[in-house]
Amino acid sequence: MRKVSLKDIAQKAQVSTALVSYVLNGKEKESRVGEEMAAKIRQIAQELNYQPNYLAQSLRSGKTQTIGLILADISNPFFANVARIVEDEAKRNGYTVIIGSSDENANKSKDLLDVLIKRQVDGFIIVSCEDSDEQVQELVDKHIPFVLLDRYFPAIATDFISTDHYEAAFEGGKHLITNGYQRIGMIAYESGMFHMDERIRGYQNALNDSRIPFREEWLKKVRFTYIEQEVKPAIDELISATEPVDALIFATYGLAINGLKYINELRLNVPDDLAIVSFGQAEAFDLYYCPITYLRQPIGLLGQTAVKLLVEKMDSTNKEPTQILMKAELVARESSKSKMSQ
Amino acid sequence: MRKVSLKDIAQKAQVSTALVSYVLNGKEKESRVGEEMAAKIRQIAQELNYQPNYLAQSLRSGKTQTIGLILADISNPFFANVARIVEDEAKRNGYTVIIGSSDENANKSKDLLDVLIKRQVDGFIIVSCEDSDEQVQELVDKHIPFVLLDRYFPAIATDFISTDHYEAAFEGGKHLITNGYQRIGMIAYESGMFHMDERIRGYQNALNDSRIPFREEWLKKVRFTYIEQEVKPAIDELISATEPVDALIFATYGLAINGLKYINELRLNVPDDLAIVSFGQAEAFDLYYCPITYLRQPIGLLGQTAVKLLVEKMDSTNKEPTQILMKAELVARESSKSKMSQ
DNA sequence: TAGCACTGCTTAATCGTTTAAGCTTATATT
DNA sequence: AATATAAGCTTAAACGATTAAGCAGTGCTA
Repeated sequence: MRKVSLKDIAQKAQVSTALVSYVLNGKEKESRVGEEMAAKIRQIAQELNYQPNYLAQSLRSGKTQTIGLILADISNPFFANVARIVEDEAKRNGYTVIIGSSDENANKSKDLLDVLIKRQVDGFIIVSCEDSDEQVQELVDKHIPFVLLDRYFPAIATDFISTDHYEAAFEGGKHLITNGYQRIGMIAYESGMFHMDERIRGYQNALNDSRIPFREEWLKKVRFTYIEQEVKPAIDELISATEPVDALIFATYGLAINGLKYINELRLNVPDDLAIVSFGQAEAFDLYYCPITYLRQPIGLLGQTAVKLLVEKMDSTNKEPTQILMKAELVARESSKSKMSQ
Repeated sequence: MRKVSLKDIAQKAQVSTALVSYVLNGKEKESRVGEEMAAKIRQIAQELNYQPNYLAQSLRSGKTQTIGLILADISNPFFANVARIVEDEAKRNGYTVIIGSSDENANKSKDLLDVLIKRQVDGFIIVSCEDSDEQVQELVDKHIPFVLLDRYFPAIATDFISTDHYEAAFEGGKHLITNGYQRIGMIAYESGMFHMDERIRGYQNALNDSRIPFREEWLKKVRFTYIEQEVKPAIDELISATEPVDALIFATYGLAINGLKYINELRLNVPDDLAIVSFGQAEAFDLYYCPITYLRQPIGLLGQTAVKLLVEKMDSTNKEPTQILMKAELVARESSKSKMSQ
């Protein structure tokens, strides 16, 4: 019960495998295959339920019709959803996706890249993590097609499609100010990643823009690896500062989850004691007793465009890198409602 | 700048590719390769940074060292975590994982299977969905190795590793009864899936076991596709019945998320107005104003064992199917706290 | 009546690895 | 001295598909 190969069809039709290949690839015209014979071959192929062998095709063509998707953290629902969208869109373009999660760890990310390069994926979509600049540069040097998603390195000229993190944070800050909050803090990751800096810069500029002097003690940075330990003291300090904050922006979903848990423990009331705006999006935000205002990144568009860009890149030996920034949408809910109306 | 192949090494060493292959596969002894030559070949391979071509190897061996993981719904955090665990464990065994989500749709599941079979994955780990019995039977018939995860078909003799859903639901029910609740409802999926029936049976038997007569109107079934529309009336009916429920078991995570949102809208107080126990696990449960009691399935063990089972199955032409049931752990929290202490 | 174009097919190389079988030499055995 | 054994290689086929090049045969033109 071996699988059916071109050879089997060829034998049954009493012709060479070449002819069969021409017919089944629709090259009968260019290759001057007789009509009758073409029909016969197609018939037999159908009867035997022939399925071409991907491996053989790939070996010959050098293309695997596979793309590698490297996520920073698959347990983050934002990325999980990116994965599903990329998968669907890739399928629509005839590609299969192999997903890997770096868990924000550059070594793991490097391993994943290596494994997938060995597996000869045709290209990558990457949500890069801290300290992965070199890996990305290596891809550029090796001329491996890839697109960065949601995070990019301004110092490296690559294709990317990202949310405008600065703009989003700015909008988040402005929103709080508009709603009457004055002492606004932010909890962000301690990270050399550009997108994180942008979020911080956006937040600071929102204050600036409204002539609220930014105070260093309003900005707390915690490490991804020690998030549970470090978020708590960060919040403690924010609410017990000389100028305690009355609103807080979480720079990521993970920070929000941890922070909100602790805020619950402290029996702080959102938004009366503390208003909240967060990046990321998830069911957890809806379920909170006071639904959380968040910055909705255009997941669908991000994912689809990433695939589109990558496919183009893989098809044509490319020109200039395409770089796209997309706007996040602020979804205003109770956690940041106007102080006036309280 | 083509990739380095065996041939390149062979040329540089002035030998045949066969010899190179023997050496690099550690078969120098059996194949009587001279020590010097072996050293020379290894040396050159290193210099050229030789990486074997997976495609060629796979084509020859018929093995791709790839496994397909088909999930029922990747946006469910339970499955997302399963994915990550399976991926890690597979890697440890030298396998790469291709993930697909069927979104609880048998057609999509069938498509995924077909695509991955064409891609010649060596085996599958499957969280099957409704009406996918035939697909599973087909795998059996085609002698494609696979392991069912978390859900199985009692009518088909397959390997599987699953939570004991009956037992878990029974425990959930008993827990509520122990804590003083008497009128316990359940919201489940309308589904022909065995695991769902088991959860329902467990719930009913918990009542029975405590001599609480089960009432049909306490059990509501909604359709996965129309979850948002159907959960609300289900809850409405449960709380306005002649014997309105004072506790509610959600049979899945998705049901809980939707249900709790609505319960919030209704301004019902958990657990005073309504106690809650749910299947599934997620950050959302921690974040709820009143942390949700849930049945923790042993994700890590489930995933690891599934991979282990599959690897064994793929290595040896197997014997009897291995079938494993694992216990879920009830994590008791505020949403089901004892009525007495309230 | 050679020359040409066209039709319909086959041959054989190629992608990169693996591996059974075979071919030289050199060494050991009787 | 004749033969067997072993050591150290090479050859070549195979996995399955693709495709450039080539070979007959037919019909047409000049």
